[in-house]
This record gives sequence, structure tokens and C-alpha cells, in this order.
Amino acid sequence: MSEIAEISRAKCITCVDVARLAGVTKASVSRVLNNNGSVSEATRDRVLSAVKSLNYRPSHAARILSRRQHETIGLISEIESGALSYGAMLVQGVSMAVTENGYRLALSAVHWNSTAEDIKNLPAIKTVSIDGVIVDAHMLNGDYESVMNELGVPYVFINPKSIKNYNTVMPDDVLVAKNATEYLLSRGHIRIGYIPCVETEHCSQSNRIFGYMKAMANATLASLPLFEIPKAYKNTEYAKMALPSEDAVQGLHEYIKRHKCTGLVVYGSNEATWLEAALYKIGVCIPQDISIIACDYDYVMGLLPVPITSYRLDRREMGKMAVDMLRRRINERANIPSIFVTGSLEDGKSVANVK
Amino acid sequence: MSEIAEISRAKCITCVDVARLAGVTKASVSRVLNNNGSVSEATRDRVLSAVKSLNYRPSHAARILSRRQHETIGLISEIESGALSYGAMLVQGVSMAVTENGYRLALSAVHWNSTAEDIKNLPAIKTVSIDGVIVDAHMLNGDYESVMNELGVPYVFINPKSIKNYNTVMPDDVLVAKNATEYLLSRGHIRIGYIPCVETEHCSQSNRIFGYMKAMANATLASLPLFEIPKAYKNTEYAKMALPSEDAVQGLHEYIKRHKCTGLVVYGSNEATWLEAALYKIGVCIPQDISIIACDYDYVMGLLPVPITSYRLDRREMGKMAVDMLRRRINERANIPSIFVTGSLEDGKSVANVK
DNA sequence: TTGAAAGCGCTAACAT
DNA sequence: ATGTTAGCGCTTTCAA
Repeated sequence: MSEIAEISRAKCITCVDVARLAGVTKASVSRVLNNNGSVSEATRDRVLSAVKSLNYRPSHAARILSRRQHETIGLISEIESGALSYGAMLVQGVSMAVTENGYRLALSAVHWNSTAEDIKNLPAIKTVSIDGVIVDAHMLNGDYESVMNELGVPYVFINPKSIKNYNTVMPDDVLVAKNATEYLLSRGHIRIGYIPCVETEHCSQSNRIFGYMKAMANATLASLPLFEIPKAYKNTEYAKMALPSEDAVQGLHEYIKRHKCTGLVVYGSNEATWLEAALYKIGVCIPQDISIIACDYDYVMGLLPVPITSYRLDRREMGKMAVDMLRRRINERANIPSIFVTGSLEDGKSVANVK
Repeated sequence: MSEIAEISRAKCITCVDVARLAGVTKASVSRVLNNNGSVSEATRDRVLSAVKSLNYRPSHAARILSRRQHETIGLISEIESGALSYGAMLVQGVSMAVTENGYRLALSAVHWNSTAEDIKNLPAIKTVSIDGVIVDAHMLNGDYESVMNELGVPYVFINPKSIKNYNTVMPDDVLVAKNATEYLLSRGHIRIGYIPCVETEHCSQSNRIFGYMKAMANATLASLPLFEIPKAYKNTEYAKMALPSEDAVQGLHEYIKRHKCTGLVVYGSNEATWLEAALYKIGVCIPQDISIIACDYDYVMGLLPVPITSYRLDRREMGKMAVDMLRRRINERANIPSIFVTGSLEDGKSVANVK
């Protein structure tokens, strides 16, 4: 266990060394360094210069033991999501917000198929070492919420599998899909189809479908049947989806012709990317022949030969919101009502007015 | 400062509680929990069941204070890189390796334009709180290496701006570019151009160019002049590059015609993506009219209408290597020779035999 | 095999 | 304004 070891052992400079050099006691050193209690200008200067000349860095361990708080926030995130842009941005948002606040971020990686038990065994959770934790888990199994309640660790969720009314930051998927659909409607489209996520049990799936149907119903139009992209990949291998098979492409072609689609609302960036490649294969041009809008943004969509228009959920911002929520939750020892984030339109070249 | 506070204050269960319940002293509890010293079966069982029934979790702070090691590794990574797939994968590799070893990962985010001084002020560095640090910084300014030497914090670099012979994990860019070029040569190409990174002072730039030239020279062929994609974006906004301007596209067209290129070696995924969009605009087909190979992999390239063939550097693996190297460095208190990582061919649909 | 006790480096209450 | 001192919860000698 103790393989990663103690390099700066022994020779460590402590507040006593600083105190001695400054001709004061360690209590004064502490007062100066933490700006609490009163100290004269003179001692403050002497302490500060002693700190500088000794190159003194306080021991975090001693400080948090004494203060009984860790100044550290945990982040549990899924490996598989982190490989995608949105997951990476979330980690960034959290890490930036935490760093700005002068806290530490303890990052723990889990897999999609992890359970509540696995969470319990994470180094950050197994011992008392964080003040609170943000759980960015979409697929995680089991009742990890009650695990954390049991342990008494304040938590906040980001975009969990099912909607929660408290302690959660999540996208307003219904609204986003509704807005996306209405954007196509506003450009004169009437025959609008929807392409769901290839494989997910996440509530975003049903909520976005619902948002699409709602917008269509509000416009007194019939929703079209969903077009489902055939499964051709395992969870971790998104890239596989990008190679549309002959069958799948033909299926898409028939769908478009049968329903006379002029527009498609798609779940997210993977589906949009698949779609662009598939349409390219069958010679259907975006946006001349058909318009596309996605309900989720990923920078990948801006890199395609025809950049895809989408609703953008600012994942970094969501990460920051989660940190703020967690801080409130820790301080107020209370449940915080969930935040539902709405997106903003990210312009691409994939939507045209209907002729 | 103490805004993130002490929720599980006071009521915290300590090893003394466990000891009392088990009818032993805290010393025995410690021995059981850390598997050191000898304890009888009987006490071990009593302690373990006391731990379970009290739901005891040891205090990390107290443990590390007493052990004088932190069981924590720091990772300093750049915000801007983390937004891209390769940066995110690196963080993942590190975080997985650390978690597997039972350690904690303290993640600190910095910006591309940060300086060595900024590093000093990171919470994880400012206090004594980590056993070592991995620096995944490509653009960071200033001599942060000597800063860390000064502080006595063991460090390992991942892919820094310039080649270092010690304590570094980095790609063998010369070899990768050479291999990529030779792959085109092996498919019968002779008129092969090279497209460098739009804007970087990183050594990968010159090394890859050198690798390309080396392969051409070995084949007794002349290198073509480089084709530089016009700058059209700021550092953080890669997406901007994906919209090839009229001028840039024409420039590319002329380059291809003038040099009768049948193949192009490109720096990385951003350039490759730009290229695919640009060629799409001028009606040049990949790979029928021209073959493309990139010197770096990103899952984005697999999502394009024509997936790009590339050399893949396994960033997760590199992250793991960095963790291993850091552990050795900490334990042996020594400099470790750098590791140069070679890539492997990632098949796409962007290379064809020359006619 | 176990217990007693001395720290680890800092904070914070209390005394001066 | 500053010093004194009692912890914080654990590990680790040293005795028994």
C-alpha cells in the first residue's frame, strides 16, 4: 500500500521553524497565514519574510485535521462519458470552479457498469476525506444516493439517469427538443421526423421525444414515427456507429421518402454525425434536400463538412453550477431544489428554409 | 475561505469508538486495518465487526499526517487541451491508473497562458499535500520544472513543449510521421505533401515535419513544400477552423494541382477534419482522387463521412505510463529516462492505392 | 499479542 | 497583540 512514498519526509519545514526565525510562536504564524486574530504589522512582516526565506508550505494534512474540514470536493465520473466531449467539458467546468474557490478536486473514475458498492470502495469515499461529492453518472447502477446518505457525504448529481427534484443539475430535455423542433417549424418545415439515441435508458431519451411531440402537437401537426438507427456498436465504441451499413442507409432513405421528410430532429451529436455520413452516401444533400438539427451540442458537429445546427448545453457551466450547488448544500446542510438547464441555439449550416 | 464547511463535524466516529466497542485499544484497530503488526484472529474479528457495525471510515487527514505521505498524486492539466479528445483521454488514463492503485487524484486546471507562478499558487502545490505531480502541459510558459525542483515535489511530464530526456512520457513524433509517410509510399504514392499544424510552438510540429522529410529522403524522393492552412481561429476555438474560407480552399486546390499530389500527410485531427471539409467543397474525392493520413488519432476522425486513416497514440496508455513513472520516481528518488511512445495504424477509409 | 504513549503539524480557545 | 496549551485522529515505537 505504501508504495508511493515519502520523499519530503523529515526535512519538512514546519510552522515552528517559521515561528523561530520570525521570533514569534507558531500561533502567530497561523494567525498571519490565515488572516484571523489580530497581529501587528511588524510581526506580520517578520512572519511573511520568514515564510518566504524558508520557502515554507503549510502541511495540508495537519491543517485539515485540525480544522476538521477537507477543503476538497470529490468528483465521481464515468470513464466512458469522459471520452466524449460533453463528459470532458463537465469535468473541466467542475475543476475550474473548484480551483477558483481555492479548493481541491479529488477525481475518481468509475465504469458505466459500476454499482453502488464500487462507489463505496473508492479511495475518496472509503475514508473520510472530502467535504462533498459531485456525481456525474448517467449509467451507474444501484442506489448510490442512499449509500451517500448513509455515509453522510453531501452530494450533487449531474444529469443522472432519472429526474430528481433535489440536488441535481440537469438539462431540460423536453424544452430543448421542443425548441429544436420549433426552430424547424419556424423555417417552414412541416414533415419533421425524429431520430432517437441508438441505445440508452437515460431519461433524456424519452424527454426529448416528448419535447418533439409536444412541439408538433402545438403546431397541430402529426409526429412522424421515429427512425431508429440500427445498433451496430457496443457502449464504449462510438466510432463504430459512424460507418453506416448498406441496410441502415437504405432504411434511412426509405424513411425519408415515405414520410416526405424535409427536416429531422436528432437526439445528439453521435446520431447527427451518423446521419451526415449516411446522407452523404445516398446523395441527399444537407441542407438543400433535408434540414438537420440536433438536441445536443458537441464540438465535433462543427467540424463536419456540413456543420450541424444544434441546441447547445453548456457543460462547463453545468459543472460550475454543480459546484455552487454543492457548496450551498454543504453550508446549509439542506436539500437544494434541482436546476434545469436550457440550451441556446448553436448555428451551423444544416438548416434551410423549406421551399 | 472556510465556506465549504464541516458537515460531518463532531459526530464523527473514530478509531477509539471502534476500539471501545471491540474491547481493545486504538493501536490494535490500526494494526488490523493496516495489516501490520500481529493480531490474533479473535481480536481481528472483533475489530472488523465493530468497524462494520459502526460504519467506521478512517480519517484520511489523521492518517496522512501520521504517515507523512499523502497517498495522493496531483495532475496539472490545461483547460484548453482537456476540451479536446486527446487531453480528456490523458486525464482518464491518469485517473484510472491512480484509482486502481488505491491513491487519490488531485486535479488542477490551468490555462494555456499560465506561468510558473500560477502553478505555485494552485491549492495542491501551495501546501504540502501531494506525493508527486504529473504535468500535462503543452503551452505553459516559464520554467515550471525548476519551480517544482525547488519545492521538492517529484514530477513527471506528459508531452511537454520541448523534448526532455528524463521524467517524461511523450510521443515519438519523428517516427510516427515517418511511418505515416511510409504507409503512403507503400501504397504506391510518390507525390506526397505535408500539412503542418495551424499554429503551435510545440516540438511535435518540427518533429513530424522531420519524420515526413526523412521518409521521403529514404525513398529518394523530394519532399514537397508544406501547405499551411491559413489561420482563422484563436487557440480555444477549434471549431472555427472547420469552415474553410473560399481563399483557403482555392489555395489548397492549387497546391494539389501544382504538385500533382496523390497523397497528403497531415499533422493531426483538426487539420484532417479541415481538409476533409475543404476537399468536399472543391469536389476532390477521398480516397479516389487523393489519399489522406494523419499523424495523430482522435475519435472525431472516425466519425467523418470518410473516416480518416491515422497513427494512433494511445493517450490513456500514456496517462498510465506517467503514473507508473511517477511512482518509480517517488520511490527511487531518482530521475527516470523518458519514454517515447510509438503509435499504431488506425484504419480508416481515406487511403487508396495509387493508380 | 497487546497496551501505553509519544508524536505528526496545525488550529483555536484561553490566558496574559 | 501575542503566547500557552489542548486537542484533531491516526500510526508507530517501546514495554509488558
